Formats: sequence, C-alpha cells, structure tokens
Amino acid sequence: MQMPNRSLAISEMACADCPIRHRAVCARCESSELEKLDAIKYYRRFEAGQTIAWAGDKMDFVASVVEGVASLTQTMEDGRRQMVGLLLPSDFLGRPNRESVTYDVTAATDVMLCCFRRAPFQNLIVETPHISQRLLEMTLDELDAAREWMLLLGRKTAREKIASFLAIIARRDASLNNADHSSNMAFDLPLTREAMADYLGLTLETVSRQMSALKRDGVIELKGKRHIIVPDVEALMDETGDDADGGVYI
Amino acid sequence: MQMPNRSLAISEMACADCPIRHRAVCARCESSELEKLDAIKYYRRFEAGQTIAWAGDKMDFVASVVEGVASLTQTMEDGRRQMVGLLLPSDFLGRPNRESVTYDVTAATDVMLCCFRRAPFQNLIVETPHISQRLLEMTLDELDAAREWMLLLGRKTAREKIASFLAIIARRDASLNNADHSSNMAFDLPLTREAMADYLGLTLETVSRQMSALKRDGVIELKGKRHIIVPDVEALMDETGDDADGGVYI
DNA sequence: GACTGTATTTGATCGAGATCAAGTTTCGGG
DNA sequence: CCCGAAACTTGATCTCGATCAAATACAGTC
Repeated sequence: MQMPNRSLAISEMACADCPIRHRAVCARCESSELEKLDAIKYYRRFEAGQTIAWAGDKMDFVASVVEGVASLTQTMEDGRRQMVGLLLPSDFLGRPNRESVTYDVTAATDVMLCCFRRAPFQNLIVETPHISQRLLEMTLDELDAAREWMLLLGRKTAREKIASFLAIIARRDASLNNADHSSNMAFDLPLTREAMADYLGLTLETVSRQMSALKRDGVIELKGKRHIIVPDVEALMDETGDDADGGVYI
Repeated sequence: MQMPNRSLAISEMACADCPIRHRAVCARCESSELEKLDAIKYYRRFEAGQTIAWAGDKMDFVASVVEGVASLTQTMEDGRRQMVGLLLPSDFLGRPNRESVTYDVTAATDVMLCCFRRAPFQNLIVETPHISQRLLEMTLDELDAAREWMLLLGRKTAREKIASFLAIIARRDASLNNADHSSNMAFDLPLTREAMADYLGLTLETVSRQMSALKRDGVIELKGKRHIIVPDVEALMDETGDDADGGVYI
C-alpha cells in the first residue's frame, strides 16, 4: 500500500479534475450532464493480475479506465488464449444493453475504473446524445483498431508484430503524457511477455526471442525487463511493416 | 445482363418492400423517419470483382448492403493482404464523420447498395435517435465479430479456420433465408479461394488443401467449386475449435 | 468444339515459429 | 543475505503452413 492517499484522492475526485475528462465517454458532456454521470459513478481499484470479470459473468456496471491497463481475452477449450482488447486510460469497458461479459477482463497493471451502474447509464445513453454520440465514436475507433490488429495477426511476421506492438504502446503513452515523440522516447511495457504473446498470437518464447533480436539490432534498449528506450522512432516504425505514414491513427 | 427488370425493380423499391428493412441501420425507424431516409437514398449496383472504393478515396455516401457480399481489405506495401471486414446483406458500409475510406472496398459477388448521401445522413444521425442507436448497436456487433475473427487469426489451425468460416457463412445464410439449420444445410460460397485466404490469414493453396481434406473426411460435400453441402452441422461445428454452444452469435 | 484465361487442385520442399527443455534474472519476504 | 517463485531468456528440434511448381477444371468466346 504505497499510495493510500492518492487512491483516496481519486475515489473522491470531481469529474472536472479527472485525467481522462476530455477523452473518455464523458468527453462531450456539459456540466449538467456530468452531474448526472457523477450521481451514478463510483471508483474501483484492481491490482495487477486480478480478474475484473470472467466471460459469462453478469457485470452490473460499465466503466471508463482512469488509470492502468486492462485486457479482454478469449480462451479456447484446450487453453489457447487470444487477447482481443487492450483497454488503456480513457477506454470504455462493457457493452450497454448486454448484462453478461463476453470476454475475460483482467487488470494487466494496477487499474482504476470509473464505474457507472448499468441501468441508469443505459437511461443516460437514451437521454443524453452527447454520451451516445461519443460512445459511437469510441466504438468506431475501437473497430478501426481491431482491424489493424487483424492485419497484424493474419499477415505480419513475429518481428513486425513485436515492433508494431511497441509502436502502439509508445504512441498511446506519448499521447497520454503529450510528450513529443520526435526522435527518441521511452516507456514501460504494461504487459508480461506472456500477455504480449496473447496479444500478438505468438508464444512467449517467440516474443522473448524477437525482443532480444530487436535489442541486438539496436532498434530498442532495455532497462530491466519492462522499461523500453527507443533511440530512433523512425527505425522502430520501419520494422512494423506499416507504410511510412503509419497507416494507424492514435 | 441477366436480370435488368429485377435491378430496375430494386432501384425503385420502397423501403417497406426492402428485404433488409428490419435488420439494417433503418431497422428501428418509423414511417416518418423512413421518409427522410428515402429522400437521400439511391441504389447502386456493382458487379462481382469490381472495386467500390480504394483506401484513401473520398466516398460521398454511406450505405447498407441490400444484396450480395462486399469485403474490406488492407494491403501492405509488399502486397500482403488481409481482409478485415465482410459485409453481408443489411451490413453498413462507411463511417459517419469520416470522408475518406480506410480500406479497399470490393464487391465479392454482385452487390446492390442502398446509398445515403453523406452530409444529410450525418444530420439525420444527430436528429434521429432511432438511427444512431441502431448504428451503435450494429457497430458493437461488428466489434464482437472482429474479436471472434481475431481469435481465429491468432490461434486457430488452418483446418479450424476453414471450418469456422464455413460455419459463419452457413449461419448468416440461414438467418437471411430463415431456413432451419437443424441438421443438414447447403449454401454457396460468396468468396474465391483467394478471398477466403485473405479472410483467414492463409494462402490460397492451404485453403484449397483444407477444403479437400474436409471433403475427404466427409465434413462437407462440394457441388462445383462453390456450392457447399453440410450433411451434419454438428460435425462441422466440432471442427471449428469453438465450444459446443458456438461462442458466437448471429 | 478447340481456345484462352482464370480458378482451383495437387505435389515437393522449405522455413518461421511452436514445442520441449534447461538456465538465468529479478524481487519480495524471511 | 539467502531463498523460492515468477518472469524471462536461450538452446535444440519439430511441424504446420508457406512457397515454388505443375497439372487440371471450367466458363466464356470465337
């Protein structure tokens, strides 16, 4: 328990002070609309590794990710696993008008959720165009991301998959901290090698080998196992297999 | 030009007579709302193999697929291709509030689109909750489908991929023709072996080999290259790798 | 009904990534 | 400081699907 005060602070936070105020499902809300959301919201913290919900569970809330990273994972009968969603701060969790969860939801790092009770949230969607419009926009963005991900899973080599993943994390990280990512940059990996393998449709051994190869080739540097330094962002981008302009959006 | 009359008939069709009236983006509209849609709609036909739009093109309409099958495909610089969307009748094409197309859109079979001019359609979304709510629902369904697809691409074997694809087409086909799919069923493949390969993240040779293998093993029968007979739907489902209850929805 | 181009099947071989199997690093707790 | 468990790396080998290469089926056309 290193930061009880911070945790307490967040659980009493006003929407106006929220770090994801202008990116999450509430982004377009006016103050009167925020008040309605405020009335049905509560914060909830999960520790790294903890399961937030199992596929098939009823979940009586939907939520925005405030801090940390959560994953959506599908598991086949024989244990093969594929991650199908990676939720970063401001991303939305849960499907309105569907009680039960379709995928296993896991906290990849410590996670803080801003939860909305399901029933009143569904009413708000109907009443509040600013919420439903934003939700549509976010869902369309997620669909675009899913389609980039499909290209990665279906056609990229292991090396390209790793480089693409690092580029995605680097980009999201930079946009959260609005750092400039002109040439070099650094960030922490939010996933274990195993979770990266589940994301990329690889085995953890292959992930490890390709990370080592990128390091050997000077594309990345490692401080510890999780901290990545990218000395030349261009060089990383060249490894992703995407065309020069990225092809992907933030 | 085998059916000019039919084509003409459709291009003058009233929404009330439309085969996708109760499944498409207009599903929840009342008659007054349909009139507004009717005022901005026009039908457009594309032949099998024709490109509807190239990635990067401006597209001045969005549309519902009325008949036929269209695909969304991404291509890498070196020519590797991955299908990322397969649009069947009632599916929606185009992203509101985005002028340009993100993926190559191709008619896999002869396709009839019900097109809506972009600008007035965007206004309708804002004014007409029945449209935007339906659009959100359809987008969420597509996201679910994309996530099933990601599991397929990332973790399934070639044989499981083929069986899963056949099951998806069979299911959609049955739900369109509301046929019972209790035990046996039959349908036409809407894709070439090459397009199936692009869908499944395989080569066309592997697709062909696995089709032959499923035929040899009695899981499917072939009449010509494209007509599939499934003597035992259970047996096909067993080959998909999904759990008994399907795991997927319609 | 032979001719041409496209779609498909089948065969032979290769290689990227999986699998099996040890090591090594890291880190919290005694 | 040592221990044990988890996370990660590295090595050896195998396998499924890719690749290279023909052969075959088929639809439209003259």
